[in-house]
Amino acid sequence: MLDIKFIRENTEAVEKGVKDRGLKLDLKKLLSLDAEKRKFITEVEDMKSKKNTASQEIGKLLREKKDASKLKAEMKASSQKVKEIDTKVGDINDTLQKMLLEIPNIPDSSVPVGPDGRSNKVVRKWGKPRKFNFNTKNHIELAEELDIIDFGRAAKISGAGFALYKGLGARLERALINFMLDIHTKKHGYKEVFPPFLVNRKSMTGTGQLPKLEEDMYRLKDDDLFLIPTAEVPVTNMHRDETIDEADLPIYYTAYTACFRREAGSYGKDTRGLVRVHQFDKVELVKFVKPETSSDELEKLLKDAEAVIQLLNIPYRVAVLSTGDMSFAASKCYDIEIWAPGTDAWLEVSSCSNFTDFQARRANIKYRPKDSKKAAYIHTLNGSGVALARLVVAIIENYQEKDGSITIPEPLRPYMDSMDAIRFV
RNA sequence: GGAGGAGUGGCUGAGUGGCCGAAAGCGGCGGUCUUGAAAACCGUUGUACCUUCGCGGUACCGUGGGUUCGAAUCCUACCUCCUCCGCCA
Repeated sequence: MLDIKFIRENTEAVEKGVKDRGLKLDLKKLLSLDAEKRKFITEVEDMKSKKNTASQEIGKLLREKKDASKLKAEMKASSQKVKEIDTKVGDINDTLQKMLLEIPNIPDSSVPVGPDGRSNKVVRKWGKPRKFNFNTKNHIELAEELDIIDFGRAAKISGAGFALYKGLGARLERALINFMLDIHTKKHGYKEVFPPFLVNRKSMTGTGQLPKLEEDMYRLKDDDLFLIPTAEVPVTNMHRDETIDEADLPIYYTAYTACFRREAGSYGKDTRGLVRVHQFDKVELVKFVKPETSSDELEKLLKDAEAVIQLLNIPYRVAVLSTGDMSFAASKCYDIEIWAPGTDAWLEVSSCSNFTDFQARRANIKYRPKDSKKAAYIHTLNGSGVALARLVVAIIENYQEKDGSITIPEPLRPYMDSMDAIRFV
């Protein structure tokens, strides 16, 4: 959410930001509603002030056993009028609030301007794709042959777009989760948390998934709860409606959670295999930082995510997303894409974003700067470190051998009883 | 799921219709004293909004609605927490 005051004073900058994202928005209506609201507030507060004085007067008269019925009658009428205007202000405010929740964050000036993903800019590449001296298979063939992922039974249990990991497949999943959490907690200084996977509407609104993306969420209607699409939601909302001590900043959290996405509207795309599934595991990184440090913190966050893939020795590239491709709440975002030779594609395994004060304002997360009396909004950031399903695709496909076995990357072996490969049994 | 109790400022906690944005204590900040610190003493200390920006005004005592000239205080619905019983991984 943007500050209404900021919009009032920087209307052009906001309009440009919205336009660069390829969206249309009528700020005129917003601003005229805002002006109208303030006019009514001024009016009604003046009436309230008079009312308060009169009420005290009535109290005084009654204590002196004098007649107050005339004043009472006047105040009754005034009270009615106040209620009417208050209702009007409330209605305007609701509309205003709804409009504000639909305005995206303003892109950082370093973000390339463009309508969609084609304007994204690759900022670096790491690793060299392996040269195979045999015909590579994709992860679906490999995993099914080794019987470590069972897509057929997953479909029977749940439907299309789910995976059932079995044996060393399940073990690999668990190993990766532990491996990544260990790196982030022991080497990068993140605190591990394990949050609820179901969250309420307020949390979903706080991080910006609602109100715009309700269609993309799994929702429990009876309880108005949502299955989390990412750990970003519960973890960022940990500090909703809180003022954090400046001395405690920055705060780094890492969390493993399952993630649930309906992927509505993407039917027909990547329908087979692990590339696009309704449920996947992810280790997430979330930061709460002072505003002046957030752009450096984004670079560090990105490096922390990259470290995981480097240790696993899988080629990847990093792209800075263009204005049109960035998510609603982000001011700047990097994607990490890993190379999957069997699928013959670069797969997005991490989005690292700086949300500046956009989420903090929605979720009301503040800190008190030392030299200022007023509390200020903190900046939030997050990124995957990294998403499992696609990482598993990349591991299976990059580490496949001619005989159909899969070599286990060196750093994962301590988590897998020192096994060096997944072979046929 | 059943029965009872409770939600007040950073914390503890008083307040059952006007004199309450709210006692008192603790904590924080500033000062006196001191070589320095502690103790003691004095002062100060919530947030947001409106504003003709005036040390003016409004709102906020879990949340929403209601009663009243007037609500932290009464009524009502909901949320959360605690205790006991039941059920349960």
